[in-house]
Amino acid sequence: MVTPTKPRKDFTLPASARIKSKKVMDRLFEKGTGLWQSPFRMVFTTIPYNEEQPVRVGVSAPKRKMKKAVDRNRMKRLMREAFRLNKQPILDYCRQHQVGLAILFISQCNTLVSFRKTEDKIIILLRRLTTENAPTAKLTDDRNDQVL
RNA sequence: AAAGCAAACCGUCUUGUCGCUUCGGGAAACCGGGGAGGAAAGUCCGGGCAACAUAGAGCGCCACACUUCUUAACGAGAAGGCAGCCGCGAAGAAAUUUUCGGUUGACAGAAAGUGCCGCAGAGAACUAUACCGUCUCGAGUGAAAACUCGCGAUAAGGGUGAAAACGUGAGGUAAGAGCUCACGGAUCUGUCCGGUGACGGCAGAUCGGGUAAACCUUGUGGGUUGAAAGGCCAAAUAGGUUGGGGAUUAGGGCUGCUCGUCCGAUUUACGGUGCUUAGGUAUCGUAAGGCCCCAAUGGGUAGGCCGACUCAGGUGUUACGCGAGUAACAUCGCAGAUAAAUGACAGGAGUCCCGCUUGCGGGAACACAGAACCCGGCUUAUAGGUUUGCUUUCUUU
RNA sequence: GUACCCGUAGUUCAAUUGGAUAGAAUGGCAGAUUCCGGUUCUGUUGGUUGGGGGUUCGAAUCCCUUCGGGUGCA
Repeated sequence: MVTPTKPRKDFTLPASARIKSKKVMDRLFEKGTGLWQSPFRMVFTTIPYNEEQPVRVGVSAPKRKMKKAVDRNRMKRLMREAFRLNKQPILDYCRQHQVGLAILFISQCNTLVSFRKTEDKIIILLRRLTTENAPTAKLTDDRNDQVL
């Protein structure tokens, strides 16, 4: 009875699951770890664990690369949509390891990318996040540092 | 019917699944309604709104500049005037003027003053240093025509230039010249006429090149800063203030901590006493300060709320006005985000392109472009389509 | 959001406040020198003064508009 409701719920992406705080944003740019996959860059860092929303996400499209505001808006929407549909593995991982994560996707392309390509790249990035850079070990140290 | 020009408008639609944001309902799960543009853009102007400033006047700076009107306001708009250009004509000997249509105009003042006008040219500016010429007079040569020289007159002609001192014609003259006359142009003036007015007509006087997107003059307007303005609530930590309590050799360094060790060792006011002529100094007491703990409180950071979406609002009808627009009535509620929503996928329809079996198949595309406090304009970008008006061509009646 | 600045040969800069053909260095090309290359010398090439419009007799310069790039404040 619990399992059918849970995946349905997890396709949502409310405002509480997005990065809203300036402090988290500064921490991302100062201490965050970066991953590069063709036209996209992913930056992530650890944050205190929250049972409701373990993962917070943000998207960005720099004005230097894309001139038109229409294209920038569309690129951000595509990235957000791709994360929304494929965020289940990363959520499970965080709940399993009691980790909080803040992830920022940055588009580095200067022309529009189709949704299929965007989705593929984002999936690859999330898989690499959980396999290559397991953030569990780092997490505890960082948290202790922050507390102290 | 086609093409061109101008103006106005539209500027993909629809179904399902999964999402975002906001409003309403609900205890919750969830349900229902709304959700980018004509330019949201550029930020070129003008306002609303807010904070601060502000006796009055002048100078300076910036902006604007035919008239009247519209408007909350404008550098915007409407109507008109005048001027330039283009086209078809008309009048006249010519200069020039003019009907109609289209189009453009940053369109106050150069007759207040200053500056500038390269090269060329004799000369580039209140009164012109006369280059080639033209002409009178004088002298010389010569039979004469004419030529040479000299003193003068002359802006008609040539030449230079973007521009040469009103234009054309006639008279006049030694030759000329607004010197005079006719027509025309421009500027100024007017107890004149028409018009709200710009201006037009008429009469008189005058004839003074251009440049104010050179300085300037005149008139009008402008306080400054912009929603990241401004206002409200306010966690944790540190420090401020107030009150209470405690300690009074405080406090600090070395060390991960204790022990230990080292540095350092009493500020101010009042009162008593001792010393001192006095200033002062020593000591005691009281109070304040300094140290620790607790409580309260103001400012204020992160963060949140208001500002901020019902207003110079849209649509329709009627009335007024040539028009921009105004008024009355009816009706509608039509984005409100803030690391920033308005999306993704799948199917169908429409448009365009290609192929041929002429109604099928295939492929690609569907413009310009994304609100950020809100309005009124301007400018720029824009595939395709619709409507209206005008012009030209063809066909039919 | 707001206030402002700058666009000139391929490149780096000039152009006496409006005056005639927009100039210099470097670069490119050709020639000379050299066995060859470099250096040097000579000649030559190269401009929509970011685009469009206006004022003026005349615009790189003045004015309007537009495009691109950059800076300050917060």
